[in-house]
Amino acid sequence: MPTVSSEELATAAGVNSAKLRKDFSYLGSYGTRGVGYDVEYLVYQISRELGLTQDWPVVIVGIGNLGAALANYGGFASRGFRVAALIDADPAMAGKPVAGLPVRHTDELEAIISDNGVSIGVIATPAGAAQQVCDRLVAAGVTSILNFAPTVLSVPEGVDVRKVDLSIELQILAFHEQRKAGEDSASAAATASAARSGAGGVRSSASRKGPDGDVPAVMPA
Amino acid sequence: MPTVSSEELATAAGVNSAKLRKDFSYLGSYGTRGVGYDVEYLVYQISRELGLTQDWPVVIVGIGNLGAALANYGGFASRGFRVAALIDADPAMAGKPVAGLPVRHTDELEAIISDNGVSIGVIATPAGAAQQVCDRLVAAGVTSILNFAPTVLSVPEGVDVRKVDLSIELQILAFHEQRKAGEDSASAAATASAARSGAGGVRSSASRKGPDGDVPAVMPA
DNA sequence: CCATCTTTGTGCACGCGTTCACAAAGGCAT
DNA sequence: ATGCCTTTGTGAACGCGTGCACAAAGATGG
Ligand SMILES: NC(=O)c1ccc[n+]([C@@H]2O[C@H](COP(=O)([O-])OP(=O)(O)OC[C@H]3O[C@@H](n4cnc5c(N)ncnc54)[C@H](O)[C@@H]3O)[C@@H](O)[C@H]2O)c1
Ligand SMILES: NC(=O)c1ccc[n+]([C@@H]2O[C@H](COP(=O)([O-])OP(=O)(O)OC[C@H]3O[C@@H](n4cnc5c(N)ncnc54)[C@H](O)[C@@H]3O)[C@@H](O)[C@H]2O)c1
Repeated sequence: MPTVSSEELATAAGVNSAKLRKDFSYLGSYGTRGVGYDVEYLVYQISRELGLTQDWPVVIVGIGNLGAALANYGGFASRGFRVAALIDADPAMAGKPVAGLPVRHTDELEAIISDNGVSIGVIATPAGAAQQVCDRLVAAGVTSILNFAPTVLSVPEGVDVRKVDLSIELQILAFHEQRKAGEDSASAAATASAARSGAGGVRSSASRKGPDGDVPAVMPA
Repeated sequence: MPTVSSEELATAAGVNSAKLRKDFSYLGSYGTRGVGYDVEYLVYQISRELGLTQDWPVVIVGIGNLGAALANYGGFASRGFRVAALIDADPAMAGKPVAGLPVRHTDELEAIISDNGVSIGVIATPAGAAQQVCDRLVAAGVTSILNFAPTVLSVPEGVDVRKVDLSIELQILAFHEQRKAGEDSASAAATASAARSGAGGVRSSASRKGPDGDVPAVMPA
């Protein structure tokens, strides 16, 4: 019976072994002392707990550069996610196949969500359209949203939103990069706090969004 | 003089106003009691502290679906990032223009990093190539890496790595989604811990990667 | 010049995740 | 069967970010 110890797993994942054991303990105790965890059973338990035993239909809204890349990505299927539909507002794209799926027009959004029982939506539209798209998704029954647009979405309670802001990822790297260069005390003190507040750029209510409605140009370049 | 209160900013950003004030206090105290913060000065201070006053040349390695999308993304420039070069191992792509830049071959990687003084690299290659690319980037002088490949990179001390794993983002949503459906105590107890351990999938040392060297197929679909 | 009102800056406490450290458990060899 | 060795499961301590609550500061109007 193939087994792994918490220590091996911890090293591979780059985390503390005690944390890992404690996390596993929440799923019940099925390790064997002196031996470790049965790999097969462990994988099954985690998969089930994480909801990977069922597969989730998702829709991607906004089939531009990013949306198309996501649609073409094969890695989601192996994690239990199935792209149910690609949706875009551009009439010129309607029907055009992307990654083997025909792009559907936004008009059909509600029907698509409903017909496929979709509860997870991905937003890859320009920031200006994100809130509006979000509202329609939620109204149609979506309760989990992965947002790539650089905007803070407001949603009713019960709806989960995760935001992926690639610019901020780079900013965080640049921030630390800057600290490596010049070491002054002020920067050092602010590190922990500032670095963690990664999500959601600070935007003054007095500032304006750019004309294109995309990235709010608050910070000077 | 246009000003904003911490309360206004906090509401807009969806955070606590005290936290916001405390964060600002690390940059020094330049708010005016009874009035708020001078917008212009605040923006300047934050920009400077975050390293947005200078611009950072970045290279993108792996110009496939995702790499090309990133290259085409205009949002980075306004945040102080300039795409210095696009690099790919595929000889067929060499010279081909993507987003106005000619794709350079991997052979030139070291020269490009060095010539442009690049300290930030983006990895968008298949997982199988990520560590190798990472090593070359680091050896050439890159000290910050944004990694999109689903792999834990090992780097020498002093090098920062941020990993963006979109599959895991979806998994986290699916996990909460599952909890909304069936409420059992075990799931509830594991929530906080499991949801936060988002980065880095658990991979047993006994498991194998897929033949394509991309997403490790540990979890059953 | 004083009273009042608004908003900052921050000490302090709370909550929570992380890590340590170790007793208990169980395999395994003798 | 017994003792040893390895590894789990977890109680307790630690560290840290977050939020509360309030005194001090400063603007503003009378
Ligand atoms: N491309 C990237 O690498 C990248 C990186 C970081 C963030 N982002 C963000 O992701 C989003 C998409 O980026 P992109 O580069 O793919 O942009 P894009 O302009 O290439 O694509 C946007 C797509 O959304 C569609 N669209 C516009 N309004 C819509 C609506 N109301 N309903 C449905 N579809 C609509 C457009 O027709 C277009 O196809 C943007 O918010 C961008 O800021 C992109
Ligand atoms: N496309 C997505 O939406 C998406 C989503 C999540 C994760 N990812 C991850 O991002 C990475 C890229 O995804 P993709 O869809 O763009 O893949 P892709 O196959 O379209 O592109 C990969 C590119 O990397 C190049 N490459 C391969 N080996 C290289 C090397 N050693 N040096 C330089 N370049 C090399 C290839 O020539 C190709 O152009 C993968 O690791 C994938 O798992 C992608």
